[in-house]
Amino acid sequence: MPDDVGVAAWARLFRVYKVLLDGAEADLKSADLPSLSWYDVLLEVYRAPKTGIRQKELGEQVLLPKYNLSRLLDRLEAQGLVERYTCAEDKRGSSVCITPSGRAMLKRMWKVYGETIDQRFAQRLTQEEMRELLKVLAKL
Amino acid sequence: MPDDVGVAAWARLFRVYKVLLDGAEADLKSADLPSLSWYDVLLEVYRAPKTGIRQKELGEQVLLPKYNLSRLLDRLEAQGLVERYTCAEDKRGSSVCITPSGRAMLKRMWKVYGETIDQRFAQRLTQEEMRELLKVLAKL
DNA sequence: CTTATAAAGTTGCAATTGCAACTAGTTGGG
DNA sequence: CCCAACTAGTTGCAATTGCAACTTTATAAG
Repeated sequence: MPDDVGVAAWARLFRVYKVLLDGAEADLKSADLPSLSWYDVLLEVYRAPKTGIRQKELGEQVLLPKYNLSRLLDRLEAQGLVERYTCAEDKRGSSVCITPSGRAMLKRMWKVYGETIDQRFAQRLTQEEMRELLKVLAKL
Repeated sequence: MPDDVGVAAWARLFRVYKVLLDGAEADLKSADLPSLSWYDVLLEVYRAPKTGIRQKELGEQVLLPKYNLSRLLDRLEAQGLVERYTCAEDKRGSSVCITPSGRAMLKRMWKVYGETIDQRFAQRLTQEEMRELLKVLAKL
């Protein structure tokens, strides 16, 4: 069983995360933009080669269960932000590509999201602290 | 706009959180126990004075919006884990108290949840690192 | 080659979340 | 005292999530 420091650190991690997430979602919403999960997926698809990225891999990157990702992609596709192609090598699966308006959306969201990260997070820590945080979190 | 270290630290925080949360939820589920939000609420109600805690305050503690908490309490109450009393001083609101089976549930959940925290988190960090984490997160 | 098993995605349905509107009770001026 | 503005909590409805079952294709064993 964890000691008090362990529990406190765990609890604070969860609490800080929630506050930051809620803040980020609120910032996006008040700019009439979609939620963070859209951003995560779009970013990962954007980073993929032009030939696209398999849903499987995408799901692992963004830590979404497949059924969840499947429907999120339905919504993204319905908005014309991504496209799905049936995969040539494996006809079971599909490759996802970002569209020009997907890229545009990513950019618009970053304007707000980047600002959020800066204000609510980066500005409050020193370089030293951020490095420390990175290092500690890397062990988990 | 945040620099690369800032973005990396933010991203890692989010990723680590997700992994830990998914792990904790999975551990609870595989022990046939309810989810973490139940635990959070039960714990907060448990800590309250015997006269109970107002929903308003409870919602602030656990960072849940009121409509969400309202229904979560419906479920907890339906399972007999908490009770709601209409508040004497303010007839609009209610005071929430934990029941004996609520306490029992809390205990059963802690057996699993504490183990999760220990294994997935505390064991992987030194005391020094946990203190460092606490300190850095405190600034956010 | 043929069949059994596993993998990639999708989908129906139930549970949970989010939003907005609502009820009921409180509070602060006039 | 009385009314407008506010607060606590609930609820209807839409969107999202989770689970389990299903379809289609790939892979491996015989």
